[in-house]
Amino acid sequence: MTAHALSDRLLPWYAAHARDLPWRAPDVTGWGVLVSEIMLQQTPVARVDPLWREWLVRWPRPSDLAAASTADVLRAWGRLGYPRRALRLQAAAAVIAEEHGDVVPDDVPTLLALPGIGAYTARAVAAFAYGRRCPVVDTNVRRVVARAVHGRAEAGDAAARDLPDTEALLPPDEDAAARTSAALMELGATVCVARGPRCTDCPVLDLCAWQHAGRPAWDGPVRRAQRWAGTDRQVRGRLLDVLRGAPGPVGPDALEAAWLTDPAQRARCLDSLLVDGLVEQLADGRFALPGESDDSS
DNA sequence: AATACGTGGAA
DNA sequence: TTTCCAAGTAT
Repeated sequence: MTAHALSDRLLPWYAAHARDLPWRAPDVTGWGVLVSEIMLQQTPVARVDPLWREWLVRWPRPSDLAAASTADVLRAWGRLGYPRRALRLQAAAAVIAEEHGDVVPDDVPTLLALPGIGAYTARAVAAFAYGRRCPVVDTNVRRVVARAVHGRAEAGDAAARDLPDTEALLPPDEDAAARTSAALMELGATVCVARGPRCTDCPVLDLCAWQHAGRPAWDGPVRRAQRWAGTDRQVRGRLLDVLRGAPGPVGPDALEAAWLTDPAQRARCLDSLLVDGLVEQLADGRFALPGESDDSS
């Protein structure tokens, strides 16, 4: 295909079909975009939407989140999953407040230096909040590129080629490039999906290499299914759920009751939560979310 | 370069 | 019921 045939198709399609997500509103700040990107890591849009609205009302600036009690932050994170994200977001907010004038940085290297912000999130913030021309590579984009450009059914493992492959699809104009990045993600999220792609609705169907190749099946390595039942992740989740649901510090017995199957595993997981900074132990031996005020009577 | 890290909805 | 998977990051 010609140099920017893809973006020529994608931009009108995006203008007509993009979902009306709250963090895409024109008045959303860099902070709003950053919060959305952290929340969306490995987490479906539908679950993020209500929580993002709450957070932006409650903590409209980085300094607001930085000043909050970590216990309140973790409770507000609720059951979104991967609560270390909340910890890192609060840490990032503190750096932004103290070192960047309470304004989310607009360049990739500075963003990358913040806790919890990696290759994807740094570029997503630069592109979506500040209109920068930089390739934004997430699982959706990697799948779209694998199919439309390389003619493969799946993306496989992340590779060094992903960034230049994606950048090659961006038009020269900075604003058009940023919108193309958003459109690539939107296409992967709503049309060029992992299971049951809706190719009849695809704006680049006639340009798609996978289509031209006859939609060959994936012949690469199959990803190992992630286990859940009985894992440390499940136990950590149970323990944290007890603390989120409690009004204040709890005794060791309350946490023991959360996982009776394997006391040694329970102890190991509690320790890892302490190491991660998701839980604290008070001088009297009770456990609490970080910074939880002592309700001792 | 694998692996750990939460959660819940859909197939 | 089981499996898959959803805008990744850190180690």
